[in-house]
Amino acid sequence: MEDGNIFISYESKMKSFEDPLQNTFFKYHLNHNIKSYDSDILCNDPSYSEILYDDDYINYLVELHRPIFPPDINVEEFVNENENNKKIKDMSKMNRGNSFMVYRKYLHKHLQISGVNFPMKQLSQLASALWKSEPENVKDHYKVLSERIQELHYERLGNLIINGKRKKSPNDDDDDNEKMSHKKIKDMTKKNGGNSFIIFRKKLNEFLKSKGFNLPMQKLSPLASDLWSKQPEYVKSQHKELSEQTKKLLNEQMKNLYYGQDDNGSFVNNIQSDQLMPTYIELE
DNA sequence: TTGGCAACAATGGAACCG
DNA sequence: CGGTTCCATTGTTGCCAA
Repeated sequence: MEDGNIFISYESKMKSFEDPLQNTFFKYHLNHNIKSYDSDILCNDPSYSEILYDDDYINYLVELHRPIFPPDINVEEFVNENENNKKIKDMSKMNRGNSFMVYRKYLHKHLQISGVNFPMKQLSQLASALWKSEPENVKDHYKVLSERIQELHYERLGNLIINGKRKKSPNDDDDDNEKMSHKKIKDMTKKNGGNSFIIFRKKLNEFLKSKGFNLPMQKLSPLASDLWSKQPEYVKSQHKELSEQTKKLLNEQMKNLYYGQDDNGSFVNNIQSDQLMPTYIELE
């Protein structure tokens, strides 16, 4: 138990025990589940102990911990818990764990309740072993759960973005803001000021405007594209950094909203990156 | 358009680093 | 000693190249 993986195969694990009975888990298993075994052969004939180990013991260890189905998972609680998680990196990616993640989390709780506390590494391995042997309908169940979790999160995020911290008024049936979930939210959170090229194009547009040129998008985009492709690497990387920075800032703001902090909500959009502008801009 | 690959979601202890 | 990165896991996603 001391080292690493208790769910590992006979080959790599049992070799560290010259006497199989030194493995206390294994010994317990033999005494309680197998009952009749020949300890002499066990210690002297590896093939005998291997059979007992691989065919029964691992199975026993795993089955011992299989969570009951269906799980009593409250989607709302689940989302709340994740929201209270202190180390959130990206609000738009929160609550996007997959079915397996939900499964593992439930397993974790399930085990804690029964007083078992595996280190995370081992828990992941156990979860994997269990997951692999779960029937399709169980996996589907968890998939649906993970999707509903995601949905609820997006719904909250959507309300947040639309309404700020105000709770939505009951009869504010502003057309389709109910169905704004997934795609729009994803777009909004993903947009986050745009990627490096979009920022570049925006700056270019401002620059041109200051010079008295007012290009329509259809002209601006190809021009920006052309110029962008000619930009030296450092300009591109600077813009990339800018976009990441902006994204981070917006994420912070959203977090503040989420946790009901004060929103000194001036949008941080004033990018003073004029010096990033290329020195050469040829206008045709 | 598609297929492959890397990042990423959660998690808490281990390992690592200055 | 404190803060950061790594680990173990699966399924989904987004991006890049052909």
